[in-house]
Amino acid sequence: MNQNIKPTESELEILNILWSKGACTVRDVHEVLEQNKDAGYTTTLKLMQIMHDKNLLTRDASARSHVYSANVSQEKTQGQLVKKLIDNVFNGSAAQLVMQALGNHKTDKKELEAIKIYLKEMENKQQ
Amino acid sequence: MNQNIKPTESELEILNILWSKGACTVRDVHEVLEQNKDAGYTTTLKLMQIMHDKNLLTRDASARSHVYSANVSQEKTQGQLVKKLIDNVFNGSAAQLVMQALGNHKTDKKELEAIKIYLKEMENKQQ
DNA sequence: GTTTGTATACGAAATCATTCGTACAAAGAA
DNA sequence: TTCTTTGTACGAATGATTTCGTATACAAAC
Repeated sequence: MNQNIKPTESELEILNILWSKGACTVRDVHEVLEQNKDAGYTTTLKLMQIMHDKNLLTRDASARSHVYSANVSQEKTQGQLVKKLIDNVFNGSAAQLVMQALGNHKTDKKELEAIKIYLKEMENKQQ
Repeated sequence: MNQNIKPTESELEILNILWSKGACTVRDVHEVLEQNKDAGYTTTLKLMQIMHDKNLLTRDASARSHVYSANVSQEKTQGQLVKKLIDNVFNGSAAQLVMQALGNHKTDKKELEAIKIYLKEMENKQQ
């Protein structure tokens, strides 16, 4: 059914807003977008209409201002994009990606702890 | 100088080949590409010429068959793409990306060990 | 030397992502 | 009611990516 999610960069920006705020009107989304880039209102509208056509969004059109929601989960989208990165850029090795990510980005103690716990859990399940 | 590397998907396929095989002619690269997709020889040629224009590749044009090399390092490219993914899709949290990567992709014992060692090293350096 | 095969260069079509202008409908204020 | 604001719809320009056809040069085989 919902095979391959391949949002563009602009689409991803919109999805991020909907994931964090829940259902929104175009204006809601546009107001957030405006803070980081300048594009007109109709640009945002058009993008969201296209995303609706592609089934990335659902919408409630009963009111004058339509209310849009993400129709793909954040987790699943993250998963697909990570998989693509691993396949295309890390020769299929998740571990290589992990070390790149850890090496070049600040990660605080709490997060490192979480990762260690995660690793232990995996080991227990594995054997 | 070489600020932002943003290769397209096709360009990444070509870079991967050059990273793994070293300097290549267009034909060399094309023969590898052919195994996974069908596009004509001149398509590959044009792509590599464009990449040369963009400074993603260097070339030795002294012989009739020009010999191309990657002009961006694999590490740096990986780093940029990982950073972009973290920023755009994981709200800036490297740890979240790491756990996604570990959770959904098979990682064998050897690789897990490598990650654990890596984590320990980081801790030692950190405090 | 002519033919055949293999190069590069280059123009241009096809597709997609992004952007915006404009038309027009619906509410609400004057 | 009329004017202004705020919505949707939609066509179309722009720019980037991908693709290929064709022109032309060189080299090797015949």
